[in-house]
Amino acid sequence: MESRYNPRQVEEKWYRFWEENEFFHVQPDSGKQPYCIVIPPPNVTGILHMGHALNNTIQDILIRWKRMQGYCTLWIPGTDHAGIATQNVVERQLAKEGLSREDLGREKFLQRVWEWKEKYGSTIVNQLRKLGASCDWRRERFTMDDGLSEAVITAFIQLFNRGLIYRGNYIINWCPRCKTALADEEVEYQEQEGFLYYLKYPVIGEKRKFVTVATTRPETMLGDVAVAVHPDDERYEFLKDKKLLLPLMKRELVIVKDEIVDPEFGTGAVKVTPAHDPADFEIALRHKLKPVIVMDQAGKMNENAGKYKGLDRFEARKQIIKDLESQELVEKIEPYIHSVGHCYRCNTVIEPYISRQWFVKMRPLAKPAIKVVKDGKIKFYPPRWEKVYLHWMENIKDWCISRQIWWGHRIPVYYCRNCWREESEYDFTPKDVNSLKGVIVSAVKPERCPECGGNDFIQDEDVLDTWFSSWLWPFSTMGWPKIKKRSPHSIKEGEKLNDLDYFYPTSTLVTAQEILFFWVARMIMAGMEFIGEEPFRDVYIHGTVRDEKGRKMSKSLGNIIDPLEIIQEYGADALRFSLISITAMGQDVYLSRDKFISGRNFTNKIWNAARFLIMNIGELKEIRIDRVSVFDAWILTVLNQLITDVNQSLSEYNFNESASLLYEFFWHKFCDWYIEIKKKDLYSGDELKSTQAKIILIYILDNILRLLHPFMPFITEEIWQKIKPFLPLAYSSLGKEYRDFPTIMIATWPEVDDRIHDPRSVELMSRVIEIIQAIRNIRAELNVPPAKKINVILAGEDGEILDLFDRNREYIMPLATLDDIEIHRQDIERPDGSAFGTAGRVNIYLLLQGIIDIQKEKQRLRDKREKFYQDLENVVAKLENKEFIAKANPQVVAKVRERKKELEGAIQELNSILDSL
RNA sequence: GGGCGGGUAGUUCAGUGGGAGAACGCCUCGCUUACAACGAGGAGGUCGAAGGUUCAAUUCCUUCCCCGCCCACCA
Repeated sequence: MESRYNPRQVEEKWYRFWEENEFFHVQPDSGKQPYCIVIPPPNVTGILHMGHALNNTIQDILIRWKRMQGYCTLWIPGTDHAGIATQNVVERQLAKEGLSREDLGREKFLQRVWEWKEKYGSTIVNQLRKLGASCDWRRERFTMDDGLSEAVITAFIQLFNRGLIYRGNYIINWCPRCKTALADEEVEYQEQEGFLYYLKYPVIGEKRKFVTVATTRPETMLGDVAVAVHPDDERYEFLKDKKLLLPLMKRELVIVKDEIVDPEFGTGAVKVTPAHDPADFEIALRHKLKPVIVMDQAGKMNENAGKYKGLDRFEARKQIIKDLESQELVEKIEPYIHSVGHCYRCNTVIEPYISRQWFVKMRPLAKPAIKVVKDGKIKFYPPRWEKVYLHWMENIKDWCISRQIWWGHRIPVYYCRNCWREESEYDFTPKDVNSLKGVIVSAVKPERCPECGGNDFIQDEDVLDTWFSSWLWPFSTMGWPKIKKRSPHSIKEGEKLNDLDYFYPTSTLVTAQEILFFWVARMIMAGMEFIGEEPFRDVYIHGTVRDEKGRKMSKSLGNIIDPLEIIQEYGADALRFSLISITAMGQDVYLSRDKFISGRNFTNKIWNAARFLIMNIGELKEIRIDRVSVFDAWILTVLNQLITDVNQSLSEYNFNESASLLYEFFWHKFCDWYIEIKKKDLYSGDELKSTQAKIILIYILDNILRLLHPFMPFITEEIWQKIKPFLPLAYSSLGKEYRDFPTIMIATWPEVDDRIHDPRSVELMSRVIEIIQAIRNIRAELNVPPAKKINVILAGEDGEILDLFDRNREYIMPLATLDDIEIHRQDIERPDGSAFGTAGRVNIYLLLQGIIDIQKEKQRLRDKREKFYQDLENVVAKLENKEFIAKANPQVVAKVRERKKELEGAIQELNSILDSL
């Protein structure tokens, strides 16, 4: 074995071994308890970033832990077709060839997207393999697979039949670049510096009278149809029966009174642009105003914009202000910070826009989804997310599900060419599609129109929002709708369970806070609606991975730390362990490259400890171990405690705590103390002693490897396979049953052994450690060469610990580089030439006569102290100098004060060392 | 405007009604046959500020100040 762990050599090997032997694959097993996680499907366009790495490490830890505990454990992987994102990627590719999707046409374009998917779509799942994710790849799904597409269509039709789907002209969020509608959640608001423009609208029939309105988007004035004021606003009483003139367009505007207007804001008068502002749209509905659409789908001004037709919206803004200024109709322009909506896929400024879209009525779906959380059937970790969830659910708005793109599930609605008439674009009443003539909702193209008997149909051009397939993920991946979940009592004894019967509801959902509304909330609604049961029991929401400055990692900021690079450099185990160590429940993770060093160092430590044991193990003979030393009892008891604590923290999703427990035990108990103590036996030449030592060392190593395996799957497997041949013998020597497994990943999870439970040994050992550390401390402070063996006298009333030292002197002496220990069961007078220290109720005398020159050492320390005194005097003088205090930079003064404290501390310390000599 | 999270060592962060911790960095000593990616020792913090509850507060309560996030019809 090499002295350094080399992850590259082992990771690929073991992953292939696991996957080829199908250790990840399971079928429902009624003899076991199920444990199931569905992966938050990454976008097919995705490449593994730290957020994925964290998310999937957490899932893999849970899965591997439960699998070893004996659950029938299933982790379903897959990818999301990510409608807009994927379409954008392929469109960019086409653009390089000078083509647009329109050039290709719908069919050819979709073919191109599928080709892209076949070629690049498995990038991210292969990267998950590198991370060590133990997904059941035989069940890998894609949201546009046949089965999942069927689920989407079925869900749409079911909602339609329940009257929960409607079509309507409504104001929605429009991305002028993607040329599609977006759901409210798909808009990202960013604070931006802009201007608030105060525009003067002349009052008709009055000379030199104006109403001033404020707006951040002057170009929308072209679509103004009214000005609204608060009903109680007396300032505008004079406008009764008056109208305003819309400048530039010479259109008459009515005055409407509406409660929504805040008299405090701006001038208290609001221009009303129903076609381009959601609030104005609502006002228009209330007052029966007809909207004027002044932009096209690309965000350019249209024919309703008069002479501004063809201008981009931002160009138009400049031009309009210029024109208004020349007519002296701009009262003022103030700098203004406001939040502007951006497309979450391409970051273009969103335009509120009236268009015909499909919607889902959400209130009826939200109701059971609220109840199931309130009833405690779904628990959030950390719990604060429950409030966030409920607040959103209780104020839920209808979901715009249609998208004007091509890549996705096409809406299963057909229009009869013969009898269907498109409703007016100014008809704003939501349409129950059943009431529309010639509109047919159907999974397949209908044969005949039920209205007129026609047989010529066109399908709706739109596709469904990506999340309309994602929200079905927990059960569509299990075969719904072909497979149905049956109620437990309808299943006959011995009858085969299907995946839904067995694995649904899944156990834990592990996800990021960003998609709580997008995905988590909607999955709960879908689960209740389509299966009648919650989709998961626990929701663990981890934090966002950010850079060291707290910014999100993004390509444009160039602050990405690539997990694959970290894997290449330090190994997947180091990446996983480091990530998990710094992830406190639900807290954001601030990451920098050096965070991974501690994980890498830990893998190396594990490697070398194992290397040491394997090198020393030689041949092992079976013996009967029925008596163990206090040290053995200590490590076995601490191991018991570790098992309990790791189970506890994992079941509470305190992953960082589990990680630090394991780290602490392995490094600072097992390596620092237990192995060091056992070296005596290993090197003793006494076969019984060395065999017993080997057996317990191997046994502990086996246990810790199993406990570490969920966190660090690769290195634990590599080492475990090397020690595996010795395990049957080690187990039987300890009187334990050993079960053989081909891989550690399905080996049994360690259990607490009640036969070995000796809290007394733990108490004693902590005092032993304390005394040894005190000895080392004195040695270091007095400059005793680390390799120089010395004698120590321990004296005092603590008979118990003194006995322990007495009996185990040969184990303890190497730990402190001692030549001999002399024990006195009562205190003694301090011998000449000794240094003094205490630990608990034990006095420690280090016999340094002849080792160091005590007088000389004393003199050295006194000299040192003298120097400090002089420095201190100078510092104090400086601080008492009023001129200095008055003139000097406060930072300098603070530094001098700090130095004073430092010196005082150092002097005090030297005094205490001198006292002990 | 409403809500949430955070402010603890030089840095990044755990944690707790009674003893202040880890990693990385720093200082001293040591390449002692598992590991220098190591070992031994050490320095370093009025736990954001002010009040209150308590025998006891970094921890619980109130107010305030900074940082971050989410939600909202910020015209």
